[in-house]
Amino acid sequence: MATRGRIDKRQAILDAAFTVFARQGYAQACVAEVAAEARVAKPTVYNHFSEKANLFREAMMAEAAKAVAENLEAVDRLRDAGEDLRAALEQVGRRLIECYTDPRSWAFRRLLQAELARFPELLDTIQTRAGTNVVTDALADRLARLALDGRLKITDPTRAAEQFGALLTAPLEARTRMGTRDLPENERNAVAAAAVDTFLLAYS
Amino acid sequence: MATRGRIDKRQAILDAAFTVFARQGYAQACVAEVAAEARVAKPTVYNHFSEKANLFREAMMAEAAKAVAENLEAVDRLRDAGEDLRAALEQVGRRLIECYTDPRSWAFRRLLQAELARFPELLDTIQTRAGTNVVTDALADRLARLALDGRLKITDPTRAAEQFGALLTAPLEARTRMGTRDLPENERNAVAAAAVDTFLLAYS
Amino acid sequence: MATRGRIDKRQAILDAAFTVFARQGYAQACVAEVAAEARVAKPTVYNHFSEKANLFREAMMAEAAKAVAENLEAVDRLRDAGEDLRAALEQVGRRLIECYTDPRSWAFRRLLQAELARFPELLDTIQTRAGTNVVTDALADRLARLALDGRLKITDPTRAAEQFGALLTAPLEARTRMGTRDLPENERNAVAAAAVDTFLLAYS
Amino acid sequence: MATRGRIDKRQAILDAAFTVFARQGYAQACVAEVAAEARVAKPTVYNHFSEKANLFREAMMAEAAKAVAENLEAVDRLRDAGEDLRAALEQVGRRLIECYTDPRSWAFRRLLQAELARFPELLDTIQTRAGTNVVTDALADRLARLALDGRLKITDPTRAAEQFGALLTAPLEARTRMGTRDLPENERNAVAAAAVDTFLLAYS
DNA sequence: GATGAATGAGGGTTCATTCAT
DNA sequence: TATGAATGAACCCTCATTCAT
Repeated sequence: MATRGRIDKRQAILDAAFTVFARQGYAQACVAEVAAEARVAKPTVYNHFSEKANLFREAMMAEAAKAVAENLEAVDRLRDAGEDLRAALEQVGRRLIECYTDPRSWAFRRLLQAELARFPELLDTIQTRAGTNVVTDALADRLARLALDGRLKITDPTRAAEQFGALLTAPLEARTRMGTRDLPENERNAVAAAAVDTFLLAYS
Repeated sequence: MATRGRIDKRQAILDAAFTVFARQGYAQACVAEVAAEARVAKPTVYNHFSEKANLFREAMMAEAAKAVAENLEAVDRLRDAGEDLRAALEQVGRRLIECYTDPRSWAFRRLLQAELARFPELLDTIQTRAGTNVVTDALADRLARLALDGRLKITDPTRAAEQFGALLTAPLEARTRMGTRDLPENERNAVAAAAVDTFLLAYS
Repeated sequence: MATRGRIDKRQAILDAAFTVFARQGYAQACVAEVAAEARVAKPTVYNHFSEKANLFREAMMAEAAKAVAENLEAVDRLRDAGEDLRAALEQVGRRLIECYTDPRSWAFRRLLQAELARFPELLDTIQTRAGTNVVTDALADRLARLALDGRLKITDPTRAAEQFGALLTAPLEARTRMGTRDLPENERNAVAAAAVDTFLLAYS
Repeated sequence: MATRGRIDKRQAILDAAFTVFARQGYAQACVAEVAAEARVAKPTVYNHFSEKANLFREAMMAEAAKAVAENLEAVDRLRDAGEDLRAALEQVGRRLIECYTDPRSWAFRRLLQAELARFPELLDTIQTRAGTNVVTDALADRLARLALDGRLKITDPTRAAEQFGALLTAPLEARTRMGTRDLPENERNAVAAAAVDTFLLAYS
């Protein structure tokens, strides 16, 4: 149908844009390259997004939406943690690490960090107005339920979630050389296990 | 003396360079602006650093050296932890947080992350060949001594150091809106206290 | 009926075109803006006029036709000049000045002058093949009749017409700041009176 | 000397700019062509004039200064009109026509008219704050002196000057096809003679 | 016939870098 | 060594024009 081509093209441009921005950075990326990657003429990019900054914004927002959804889905698995709490936490940890170490995810955070001054709105894609991360927030909810059920000794769920996230992700920075190299699965699992270990020592 | 002026100029350019790169990012920063900030003519910048990439490298390395030194000095305070281990850890934690939340420090990490693909050498400024952070390494050393002294129950000092660092710094990301706003001292102290709390629950 | 809509649309485009060209100049005007002004899609403009240059030509020619007709009508009033020749000349003068100072008239002359090199044909809209202005020509005819009737002492009617026109219009250039501001009626009348004065001193 | 090259280049750019603008019009002219005409790289143009609009302004102002100076010099010849007033007026008329019909002069007026809306300041180059032409003003001064000396019957010198100018220049519009073709000397002289003729009939 | 979408070509402007002094 | 001036290479964006429906 008529509009289908347009929608496809818009999506193709967004995808291409994120790819190129991820590869080159915002300033170094040139719209021509995005257009080429999307198999589209340069003005078509402008017809859809009117300027480079906008293209960046929208590409970043789309990526953020995808990433956040994946993260939330992972966290949601804590909802029906079975008998084995450690196993459940480890599973969530592994999944979160998987999300976090995805190359697109590194790229997203890198770009966000790099261009935050120029695009402050982008922060809203991952951070609530209250100043906490949306994923951490969801995690805090789940941890609170587990505390209510007497399975964890937590008084400040937000803080616990914050720290769980910290233990999971912060060690990845150095181990992946800031996202520039992949981590073998066993090492990823080790990080998850270590995080859960320490978390449970402190909170159970 | 004449040489002194030269050295001063070189230093002025390096300082200006970091300032400008921090403000604009590598690609968006232009050499003319660095020169202006350093009160120097553009070719003078080239006389000293031959090209923009070099200028960036050297400015980043100088900044990294300063930052790492400060961090190491903070960690070193654990060397003669007195009776009160919690207090000592908290003091180190606070100092590390202070270093970490310094605007120049955020800027450094932002630039490093953003330009890592183009300047992989820069990673060596903060990371050992073994793939661990130099500060984490030093911290691991200190924690190992405390374990040897029976004051902490640590089997893997590197992992413990990694996690101590994680608990200290990761929560700052959200709270400072990725470094875009300052944290009041009491909140910084709360983060340090929470980190030490959890750390001691797990490791003592 | 269907055809009528088409004609109306064509006319709407022509009007819009002149308006936009007058406002922006030929090169700075963009077809999209003309289409917008005419409440029509861009390709519709091309369906009717095939290219920008054509659109300009036709818009200018339509405008010229209107303007010349008005001017000729003004001149024609000399046909039955009553007793008072001065009054008749002044009336014609005032009317010609009115035509001349109409904003669309200024715009037309401005565009014509500006784009003459690119559209030399346009000159034919106001100038005879002999190289004289069509309005001047008509005026010369009328002056010749008056001379024949012994009411004016004219040997070269073309020259007289040329000078009458000159005395009427040239002073308007400075007074209207080249057409960028309106002239109050009394000042317009003063110019007409002065022109007729001098004309009659010389030619009667 | 050092600055000489710079000055020469600036001048070369200004000259080239006027040439190109005159040939193409403001919008159609491209900076690259100006640069080429001036045998200079494009950025050099920007180093000197920072943007196209500025380049235009300065080129126009330089041209206006030259043109006005020439015109004033012509008018000044009336200062010591000898016995033969008609001859003196004709000489001035011829010289003014020469200035007026210079191709650069046509181009200047064409550009001024075309871009007046975008560059209103340019009007000040030829028009006084009082709204009269600077050349007409100077001419009015000279005519006033001749009137004082009893050689002309003028009550309003400004009006007389305006009309003298009108009689001289307005007929040239049609005769040169709006400046698109040269006028042979005898025809130019005929216009001057006709203007002076009529002027003297009216004012002496 | 009218339109939404797409494109090729081109122009203004910036910037890293190099001369020449 | 330090600098004023100059430049080649890009890049963002616009626009006349054409498809496809």
